[in-house]
Amino acid sequence: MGRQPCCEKVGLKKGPWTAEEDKKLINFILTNGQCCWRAVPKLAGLLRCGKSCRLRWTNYLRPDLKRGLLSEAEENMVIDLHSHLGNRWSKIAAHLPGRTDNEIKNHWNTHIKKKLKKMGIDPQTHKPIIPPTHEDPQNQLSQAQTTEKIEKDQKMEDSSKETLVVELEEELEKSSTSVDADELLKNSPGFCTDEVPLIQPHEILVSCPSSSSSSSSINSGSSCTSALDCSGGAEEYLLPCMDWPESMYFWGGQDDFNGWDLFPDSGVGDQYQRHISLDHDSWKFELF
DNA sequence: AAATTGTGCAACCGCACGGCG
DNA sequence: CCGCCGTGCGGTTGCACAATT
Repeated sequence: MGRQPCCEKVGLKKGPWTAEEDKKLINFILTNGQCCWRAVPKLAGLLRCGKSCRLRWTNYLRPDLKRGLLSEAEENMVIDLHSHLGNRWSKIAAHLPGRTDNEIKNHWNTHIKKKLKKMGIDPQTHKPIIPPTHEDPQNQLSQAQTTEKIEKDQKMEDSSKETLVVELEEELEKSSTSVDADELLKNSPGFCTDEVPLIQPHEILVSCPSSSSSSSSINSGSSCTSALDCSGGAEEYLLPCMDWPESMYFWGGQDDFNGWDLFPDSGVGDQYQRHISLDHDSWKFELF
């Protein structure tokens, strides 16, 4: 029998979205809200599958999105959350307002992974990487034993970690605001932080070459040698002073998107039109 | 200047899950 | 209980651009 495809693939457009398509999608969602995604392309006049529309909206067009590189504080938070939650990007993203799971996943794979490896930390296990030695056969044996022990330990940890993850998720669901992962850990019975060495921000020493072009404008100007010099402290995950695109301002609070009414009746539409036409290079169109 | 290699990110794909009849 | 349907999630791919040779 098999599962039905999410959409009729024949004649559907794939690949990068054009400004015109973006316009149609935004216009439709502003008018109708986020409804049945399967129907969206048809109703919006798009030759895309509903899935593609949803992805485009959540990862790129959603107005509460932050753009640009993750700040050091956000990065530290991602690392910390990843050590508890693993590759559950959507869960991690839920604690970083304005960031998408896709964005975090990409950032992890392209930046954080390398950073951790450089520091001698396994990005998957968050444990120090033991450098392999090939000179002494005895050493090789002990190395194998060590690996075996690590795997054994890992299995034991996995079960306790699973319990923790469930507890964490329950805690997180209860809380409507971002939760300090450290605080959660403190309150999580039955979990010993010694078992899973967490990377404390003070352990992260990343030189920030002043000439680095990739470092975002967020920290520009501060010639720091430590991640924390930039982020301001280990105990609290203070989101930095972001360079918010003006197009974000009309949504009210920068992080508060929950109460936003998608319907143009709310008066938001007028502001939307104004900002969109002003701020987004590819959004040179009039919505209404 | 051209070719090659590396990097980052948007988008796609397929599976899993939950709701509903 | 079962199957269908819509949606969400995580892994992977492909492309554009940058860096290097």
